[in-house]
Amino acid sequence: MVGQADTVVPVTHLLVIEDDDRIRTLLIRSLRDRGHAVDSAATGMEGLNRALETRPDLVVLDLGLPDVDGTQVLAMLRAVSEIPVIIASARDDDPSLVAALDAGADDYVVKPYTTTQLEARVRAVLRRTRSAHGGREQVVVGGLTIDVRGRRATLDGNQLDLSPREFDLLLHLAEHAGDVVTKKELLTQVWQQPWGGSDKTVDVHLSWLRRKLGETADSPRYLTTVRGVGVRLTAPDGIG
Amino acid sequence: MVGQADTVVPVTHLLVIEDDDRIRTLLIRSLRDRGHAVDSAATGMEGLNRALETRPDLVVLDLGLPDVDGTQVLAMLRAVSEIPVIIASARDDDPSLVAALDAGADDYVVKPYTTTQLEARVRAVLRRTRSAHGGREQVVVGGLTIDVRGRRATLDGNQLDLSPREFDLLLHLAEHAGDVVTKKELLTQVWQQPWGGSDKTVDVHLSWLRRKLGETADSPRYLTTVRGVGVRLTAPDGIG
DNA sequence: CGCACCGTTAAGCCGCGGTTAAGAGTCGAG
DNA sequence: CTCGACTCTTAACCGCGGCTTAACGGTGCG
Repeated sequence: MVGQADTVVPVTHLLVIEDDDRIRTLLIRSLRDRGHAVDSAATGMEGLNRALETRPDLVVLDLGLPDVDGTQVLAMLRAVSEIPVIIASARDDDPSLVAALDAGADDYVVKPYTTTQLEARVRAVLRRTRSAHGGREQVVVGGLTIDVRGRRATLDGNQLDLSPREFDLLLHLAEHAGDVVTKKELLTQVWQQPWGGSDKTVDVHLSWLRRKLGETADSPRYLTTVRGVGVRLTAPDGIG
Repeated sequence: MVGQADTVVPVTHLLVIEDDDRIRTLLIRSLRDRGHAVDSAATGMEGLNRALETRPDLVVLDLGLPDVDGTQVLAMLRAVSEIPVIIASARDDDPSLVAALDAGADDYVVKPYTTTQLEARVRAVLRRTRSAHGGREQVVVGGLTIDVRGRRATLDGNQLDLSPREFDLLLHLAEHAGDVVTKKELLTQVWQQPWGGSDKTVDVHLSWLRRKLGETADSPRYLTTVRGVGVRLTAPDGIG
């Protein structure tokens, strides 16, 4: 397996704007239980102030507020910031929903909703806004770095000049780094055709890969062949 | 054939994956009326293929597909791309919703839903992804600067004289700088016609772009072709 | 000692893609 | 309404790069 998990989410700061004490307390508790830092406000004006003061990562906004209408809070919020907003509303009609979304809301849940649903939507919105700033997808094995979408690979910082097949081959091996991969598997996964093709083709491409990776006969740095079984790609020094 | 490409607002390319003929046609029509370019698929596998081929801006995915379960389609889509997905489902229970959102869905609407609601959610998701992604006024790649709204581009300070298609092509490549872009993707994203068109057209336009960018055979400064896959635009000195 | 597996190199074929040119369609100006 | 400029598409041609196949030598294992 390759290290690819980026599910470690930094603590997020949420703001709940909701006038109903019971619902607000419930929301705060359930969101806190999920590991969020939760702030709250009971009125529109208070919520707006807190939002601009504390700059939360996301706002959960009730539409039916006593002082200012939720849509106005949303509009004012949008006028000055990009803070994502999830609308919670008792109004279950299309016009309200469309108006809210078009006013800049990121999601819209109808009361009564479950806390689990709201939590899921919070996660979804946060993931989206966060990932938009994310970097590019890479597979790294030792000094070998593969840019998947760019279809480029570097070895110790030097760009590798690989043919399409060579790239696919290297990528597949890298994605299964540490595992022995059989030629049959490579034929089906990289060559995409189980029926035709001989193992010899794989051998030839592996040879070319070796050359380009700078492998020599008696210094197997990345590619090691397991006789009778297949081939394995690993980092020179056992990097986990 | 294609006709006008006078895009004041960047036309968005949507993909609807839905097996019910009636619903699918309805969706396509209503979304087209809102100015989107809509492609469709009736099965999960077909949808997955089209999504990976044409790289739509957003996918509307039915959960109840005949061949592959919608959640699996979503998972496979997420495994290789960041394309936003709105789930449309008849299942109105929390576990389904939470599972879908945590699997990477961006929104979740329950059937029966109105087209106006879906349209609003489409707009909301697109706005969210766009504002972070490509909402830029200006795209810069090395010495190449593209003024999106003004539809003009300069290379090392010199104004480029580009045809509309050439501009759209360059813009798309620049917005995905560093990534290899397939011709199929270009045909759907730049030419706006998922079904028609030959790769040769793209080749010709790329050739013209190259000339105007001052590319010569043995000095690939910005445009590199990846044989069998597509083309990639990068700054002359490799950006990471 | 022989066989099977593997690495490497060489050779040939195939098709992708670059380029150019010509024809069709579109739009605007007069 | 007509003409002309511009742009896009389609077709034809060709070079070149990559893939495959074949041949040969080496090496480990039975």
